[in-house]
Amino acid sequence: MAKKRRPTMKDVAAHAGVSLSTVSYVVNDSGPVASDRRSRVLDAIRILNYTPNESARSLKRRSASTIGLILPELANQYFALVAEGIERAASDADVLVVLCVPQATGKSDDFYAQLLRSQRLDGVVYLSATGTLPSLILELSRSGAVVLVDEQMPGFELPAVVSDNRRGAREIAQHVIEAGHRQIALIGGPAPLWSADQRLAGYREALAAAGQDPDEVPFFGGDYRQRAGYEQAAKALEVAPADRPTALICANDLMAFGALEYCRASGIAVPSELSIVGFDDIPTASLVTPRLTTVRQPAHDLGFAAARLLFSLIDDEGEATPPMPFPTALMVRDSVAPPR
Amino acid sequence: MAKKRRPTMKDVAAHAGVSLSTVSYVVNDSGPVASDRRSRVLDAIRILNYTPNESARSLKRRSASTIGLILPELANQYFALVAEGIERAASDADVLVVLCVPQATGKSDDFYAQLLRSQRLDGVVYLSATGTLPSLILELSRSGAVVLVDEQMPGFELPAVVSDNRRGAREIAQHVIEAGHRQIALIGGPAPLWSADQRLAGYREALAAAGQDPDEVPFFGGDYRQRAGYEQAAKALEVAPADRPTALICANDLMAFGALEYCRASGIAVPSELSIVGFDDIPTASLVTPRLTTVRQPAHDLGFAAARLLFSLIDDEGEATPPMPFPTALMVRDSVAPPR
DNA sequence: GACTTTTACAGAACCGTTTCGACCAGCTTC
DNA sequence: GAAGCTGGTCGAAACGGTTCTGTAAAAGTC
Repeated sequence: MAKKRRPTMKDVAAHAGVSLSTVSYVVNDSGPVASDRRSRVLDAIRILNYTPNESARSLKRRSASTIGLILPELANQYFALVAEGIERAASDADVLVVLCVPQATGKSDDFYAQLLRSQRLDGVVYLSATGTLPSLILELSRSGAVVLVDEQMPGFELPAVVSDNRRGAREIAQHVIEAGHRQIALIGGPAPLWSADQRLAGYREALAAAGQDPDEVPFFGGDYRQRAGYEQAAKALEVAPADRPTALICANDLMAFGALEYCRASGIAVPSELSIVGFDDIPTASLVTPRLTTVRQPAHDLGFAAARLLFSLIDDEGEATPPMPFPTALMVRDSVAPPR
Repeated sequence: MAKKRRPTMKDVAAHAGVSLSTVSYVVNDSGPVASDRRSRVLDAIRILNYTPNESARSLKRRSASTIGLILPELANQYFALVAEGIERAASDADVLVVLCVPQATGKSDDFYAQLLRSQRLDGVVYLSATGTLPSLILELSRSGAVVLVDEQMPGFELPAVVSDNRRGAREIAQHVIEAGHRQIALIGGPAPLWSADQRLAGYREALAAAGQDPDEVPFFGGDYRQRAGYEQAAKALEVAPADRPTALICANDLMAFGALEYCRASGIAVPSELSIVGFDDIPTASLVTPRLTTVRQPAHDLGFAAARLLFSLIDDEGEATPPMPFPTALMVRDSVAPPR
């Protein structure tokens, strides 16, 4: 059986009895065409069920109308929400979004740089992961347009969309302090990450403002994953009762969940024995018991803005001003209570 | 400033002093090339930092090495996990995955059919959503390769990867019955969906086997969303105390969460007053209180298998045998207790 | 009515690859 | 020593579009 070939512009032109260029003008509405011929072409397109070949178009136009979205994992709802925001902005601009989960697939950043250079992708939105190497991001940004989300590289002015991590962190720490806590432990995010750094700075500011020496507050390093929350909570709590913190500030919700899990496993009542707070306000945060007090990040909006920024970067050849940091919001729920 | 153009094969050929075709042979390892010339070409590629233009390649090869992933939402972890499975299979095959969330972006199925026809996408994996119209899926499958996940169209033999919904449903219903429940209410998924249908069938089988008339068991229709779980739970429970069910079987975890939420809001103790079970075993299921008894679906594996099936469909021109239904597993946790 | 200007179209070049066919040298094979 | 391979190379024709250039007819000037 003869393989059926998709119709091309040539077929349409022949069917309508016009030239190739005329068909192109009609399809793209990019040239003057007399209305009778236009409708002849339109008819031919409909009859043949013609759809322009996008590879050929991209080749000619030097643009793939496609961007990449690099993120550490999808199972973390925060990333999923950012992704949805990006998807929406992209679809408004008739741009496709390709999903890149380097950790799950074992692809290196260099692989994505190649994608950029090969013009398969016009740009990428980069959601920083644990252990992102600055050199890789730079490599990436040398190969094409890149926008960072909730990440920033001190020293290199890379375009980024961020929320006010520091302020959000300060506010929730204040909230914990105002509830009366004086023995607080911190579970931080992965050290090299800007967001982790900012949140830590915010916590310390609040602590210092309350007259505590931030350097004496127990700090445990995590990686934004649930398991780390569990493990670091264990470390934080397995101390002499007198030294035991009455509140645990976690740098994101997932780690707070891990801490919650640990508490459940070891019979620690939350919030009566221990208060716990998170960061991000992922949808699940209001589902766990007790409902988690946390800081809302406008994940969807961040994604949307990041995509918009990327588009203007692509269109204007590298010129574009990032938006102001997005405000965060303290979400007071049930996981904080005064210490006993 | 002159726009800097990316180097092309021509540049490489000139630099290495060979013909275009030789460069192509080296790049693709698709023809005999003497080793000295080969290394000259390789050097030129490195020096010029050349990367082949993928649009041109796709044009010539008539394949974009890209597939689409159509799903209702990313925030539902079940979908996110399937997506990760697909991503992994795709990256193994050096294929890109583009994210399509029709509900969030307002694109119609026809839009995706266009993508298929324009050869921007070689195929798509379709995760069925509430209210998927059969006609749209058919439209899609006429335009190119399509694989369904956990969905099936009776009458049309579309390739699909599914798990054994019916058996999983039967088992969890059995579990509930064995705990001693006789007054059970069902909250089902969206009627037109195969998975919803299968689960319902499984529940009814178990009920019938236990000597109950399935037609007399209260049934409430939902749409797999949390809100529906809340609302339908309300309906199910706001009845005369004597008629009140002692167990609620929900067709997925999200709706079970909604039911849980309702119970919390209205002071019904779970599981002592009411047992609740779900379906899917999304990661959050073991995080809520009480930890949800549910049926595990191998989401990641489903995604992986779906992508593999799609690839063989694409390569073998439509011929490929779907895998057997994937087994499910009953996850007994804390949300079921004997009735009082 | 001779002139520019505009409008609608066709023709052809080009985008950056892949790949087929031609060619040639250097071998075997009878 | 003519015929047949085979490994290495190149030129040129696609692939399916976009867009620049040219041109004939229609329309607008005076």
